[in-house]
Amino acid sequence: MVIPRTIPQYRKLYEVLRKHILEGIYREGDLLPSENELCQLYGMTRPTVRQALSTLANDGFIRKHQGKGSIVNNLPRDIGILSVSGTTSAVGDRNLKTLIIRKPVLIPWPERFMFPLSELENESGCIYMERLRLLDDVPIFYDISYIGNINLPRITARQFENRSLFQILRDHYRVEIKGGEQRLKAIPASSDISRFLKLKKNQPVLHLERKMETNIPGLFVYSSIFCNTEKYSIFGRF
Amino acid sequence: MVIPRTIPQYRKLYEVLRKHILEGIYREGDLLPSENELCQLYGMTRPTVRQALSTLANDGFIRKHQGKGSIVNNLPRDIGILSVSGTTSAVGDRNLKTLIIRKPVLIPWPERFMFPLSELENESGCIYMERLRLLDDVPIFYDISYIGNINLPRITARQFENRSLFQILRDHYRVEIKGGEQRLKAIPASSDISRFLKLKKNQPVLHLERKMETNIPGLFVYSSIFCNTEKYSIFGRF
DNA sequence: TCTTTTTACTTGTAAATACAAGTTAAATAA
DNA sequence: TTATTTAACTTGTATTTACAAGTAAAAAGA
Repeated sequence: MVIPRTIPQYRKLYEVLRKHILEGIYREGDLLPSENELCQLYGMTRPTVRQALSTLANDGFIRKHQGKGSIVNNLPRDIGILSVSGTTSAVGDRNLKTLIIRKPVLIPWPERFMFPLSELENESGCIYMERLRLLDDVPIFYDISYIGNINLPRITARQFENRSLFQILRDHYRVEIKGGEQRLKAIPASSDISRFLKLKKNQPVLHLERKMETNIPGLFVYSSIFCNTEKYSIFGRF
Repeated sequence: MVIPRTIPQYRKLYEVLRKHILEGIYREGDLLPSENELCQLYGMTRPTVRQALSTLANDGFIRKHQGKGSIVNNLPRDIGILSVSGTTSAVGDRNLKTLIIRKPVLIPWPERFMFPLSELENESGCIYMERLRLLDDVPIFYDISYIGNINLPRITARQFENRSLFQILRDHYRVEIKGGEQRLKAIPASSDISRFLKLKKNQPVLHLERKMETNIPGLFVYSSIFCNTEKYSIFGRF
């Protein structure tokens, strides 16, 4: 893990504003302080402030409008967990539970893995875990995760119950998901999957295979996710 | 439609480089000319060049590496058409055919539309079309599109056979898709869908409902897409 | 020959400045 | 009062300058 000795100014402002948006200090539709105001508030010049705002806009936290200002968006782009939208009404995060089916363990990669692996990844194995995520006690996601084993101290000992994997990676290891690729399929539920998701066998299930890039060169996070989309839809932004 | 009288310099450079990448003049893995070289070549200063490169990077055309340069990416981020990846091997675009099931017509919006509509949208109706897309003569996508009717001259007369809707919007109307949201579901094929996609009834089908934002304020493009994912997966970047 | 250091290149960060262009509300004129 | 103009904001575009930091190859040393 390479930690830069100095964090750029625009990055600091980005983090502050991002936090304020996530914590609800700025809410959906609010105007951020103008660029000149931010310059004064944080002692930066406008190009630096603009770089922070531009990054926020790219990450989907704000929209910029010439002549008006920077408006806080309704939702950041989902890259970590998938969000769900009910067919009847919107659902908050409060009813989401995470059940650990298999605690994180260090194992060699499976043979014929869903994505090609680099030599370095192959040598060092992966951290493997299985989780079941329930919404209102209904199982929605069956999530199999593989994390490249690039020196993440004590990761196998961490508590993942009701916490986002990506939150932990970000807060404890400064690992951030920068993007990735995924494959989607509608498949009939296997007997295993139908048992976990409490569905009849052969009912349609959404299957996602994802490879996620991180800010650490060479470190990727992989997921194989089976979704029960009978009651809820998978919601995403792009 | 508001067409700016002057196109910014950084935008011109963006378009040139984008075109070169799409046409294969720069190929995957190639290094673009350095920022200073681009400055000389196109008579701009470095911040201007950097703005163009930054936009290209955000759109997924290049990756930037400090100390090395700007490297052409394997694929641009898909936001328009969905790309597919075969389970056995990669597939080029050459076998993709588009069949018009229903030519574009101007109609009022359906009742209880899949996304909430603005008042302006509701008043002006929508351009409606249905298309079937085949890969190696196998039907893969059944695509229902709705375009807000905001003065797109002669759109109902255009030929959409084997051309991307988004290509036409971009080239003829300067309409570009900036992002959007989508809902995903795995559903059993209805009798209609199974007939179009040549599947057995109740076989799993991937259903996407998308709302796409454009660079024109107030103009959105909506799609309801049914995918046969038996042989191919839907591939996407994020 | 092989290793280390230097050098020349690359992109990254940052400041100071200027004007263009879109938006909004206040001031003005009818 | 109503419509128009103006002014004061906002973000957008662009130049110039400077140094930091990462990369790779050439040069120097062992």
